[in-house]
Amino acid sequence: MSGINKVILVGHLGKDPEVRHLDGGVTVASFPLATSETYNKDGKRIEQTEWHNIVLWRGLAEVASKYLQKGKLVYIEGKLRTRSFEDKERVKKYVTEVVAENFTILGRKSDFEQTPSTGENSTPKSESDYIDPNDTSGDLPF
Amino acid sequence: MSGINKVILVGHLGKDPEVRHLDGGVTVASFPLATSETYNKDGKRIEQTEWHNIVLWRGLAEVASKYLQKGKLVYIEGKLRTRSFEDKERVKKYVTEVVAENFTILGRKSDFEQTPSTGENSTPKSESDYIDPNDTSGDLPF
Amino acid sequence: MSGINKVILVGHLGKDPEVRHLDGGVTVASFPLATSETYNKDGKRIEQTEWHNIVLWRGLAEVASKYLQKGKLVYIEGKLRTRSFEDKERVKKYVTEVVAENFTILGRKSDFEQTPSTGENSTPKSESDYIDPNDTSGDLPF
Amino acid sequence: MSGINKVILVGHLGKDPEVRHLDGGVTVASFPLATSETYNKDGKRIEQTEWHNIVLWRGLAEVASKYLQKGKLVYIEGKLRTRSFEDKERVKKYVTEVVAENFTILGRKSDFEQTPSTGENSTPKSESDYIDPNDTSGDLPF
DNA sequence: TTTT
DNA sequence: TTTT
Repeated sequence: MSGINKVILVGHLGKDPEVRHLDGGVTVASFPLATSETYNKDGKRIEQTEWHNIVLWRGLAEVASKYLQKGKLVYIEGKLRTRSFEDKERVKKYVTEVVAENFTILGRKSDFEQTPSTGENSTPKSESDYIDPNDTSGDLPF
Repeated sequence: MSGINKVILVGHLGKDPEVRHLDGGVTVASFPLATSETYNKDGKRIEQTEWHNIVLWRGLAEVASKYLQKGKLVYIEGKLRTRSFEDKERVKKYVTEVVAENFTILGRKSDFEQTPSTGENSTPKSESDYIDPNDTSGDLPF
Repeated sequence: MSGINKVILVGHLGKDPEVRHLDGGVTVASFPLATSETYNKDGKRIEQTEWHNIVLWRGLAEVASKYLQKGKLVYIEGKLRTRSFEDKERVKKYVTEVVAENFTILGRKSDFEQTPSTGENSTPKSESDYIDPNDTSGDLPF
Repeated sequence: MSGINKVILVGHLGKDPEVRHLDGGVTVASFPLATSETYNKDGKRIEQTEWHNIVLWRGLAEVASKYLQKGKLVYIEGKLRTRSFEDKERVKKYVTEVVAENFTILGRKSDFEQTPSTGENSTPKSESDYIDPNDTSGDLPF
């Protein structure tokens, strides 16, 4: 009870988002995201890259499939989820994913040509026009 | 464009939430929150407390007025907003507030007897029943 | 370059920390942490628990082994790291862990009787006495 | 006791950092940071900008003065601190600042020509070479 | 006072 | 598999 499970990432997409439409019309998108970190070791700069499996659902998946491409720099907020599955040999395996709840494209101007801000960052400043990032029934939030 | 403005606090309410109903039926709640930090100075433990002005809108304000009281320990997620106002002598002043987007009560089990988790923490794990924390038209999310 | 890889968790320890001392005197501690989330599904409250593998190094491991026990509620800040290993059958497997950079015990007053705040939360408010949470050479930060 | 006070910002510097050297040799740097957010109101895109007062101490101040300039996009992690002061008319006033504990430059390649990653993002992946971001006695972490 |  |  009363837990917090929050992940904040800034990194580059390793591939274009892969989009699937589940039975019932639910959209899911996923892509690998690289977060790199540089540090000194014995006077040399070492770069260490960590790869994350990003998963997005519904409206967020659709926005992602439209505006995110391989190489783009994004801020992603989400939560951790570890799920099990069986591989081809029917061996049970586990994978930990970051289920995105919100993302924002960062970076170069050219990246913004057709861009959004998404998720809860679209919450209203005034009290007039809340756009539900999870709502797929209507217009996208931009 | 492409900014992030996020605040994460864990602290105790200094007072009960103060609730106001604006013209148009919008609910606003506010309360002071203390975050304390302990550190060593010359071998002595020093506790330093920082006070934050928390503001909640709409459904979140109503949930807060119902479940938060002075002394409770809460996790709050929100964003910074600095606004100006005129005091009684008509001097322009500034105040920085944390506009809550989500909160969760932490602490003793007894605190949870009638408790919730709120805001985006209520987002569905499955794809079936999203409850909009900003929606005041219907039932509260618990 | 320029990545951010940050995890923020509030949850309960599933077990006491397990401590190991590596060659070279480095201390490592680890424990499972549960973050639970409650949401409505068809009018019923569903609780969903996510388990995280927490790993702590050096001074933070020592502090953890001393002050954290099964059942305690903690705030943990860290980063994601996925590493591979071979199981007993020499099959390559992957596991994603949260490498803690900082933690704070939350919860009942009785929990705090001998407690600390650790890591970067111990950074000085004044400019006088920085205590390095990663430094194992000297006293613990409290 | 047991509080968390954390701010995460991504935005652009409104001015070059202003650096001061206090008695005792402590360095302090400060600059305004803009975080912008775009949302829809009646079909029009509205941009709303929030300004934050960023303050950096010691080694972090020196790194900032060297690598941050007006216009740059940065990720900043820190904590809120409200302090009082007297203005020229000796009226007591309050200001809320974000005391940075860590920052990373984001954005265009040209921005990185002489750039770093700083603060805790420079913490070692291995257990060999921790560089204290608050330590001003030695070399900067790059 | 930034940026898109 | 990204980016600098």
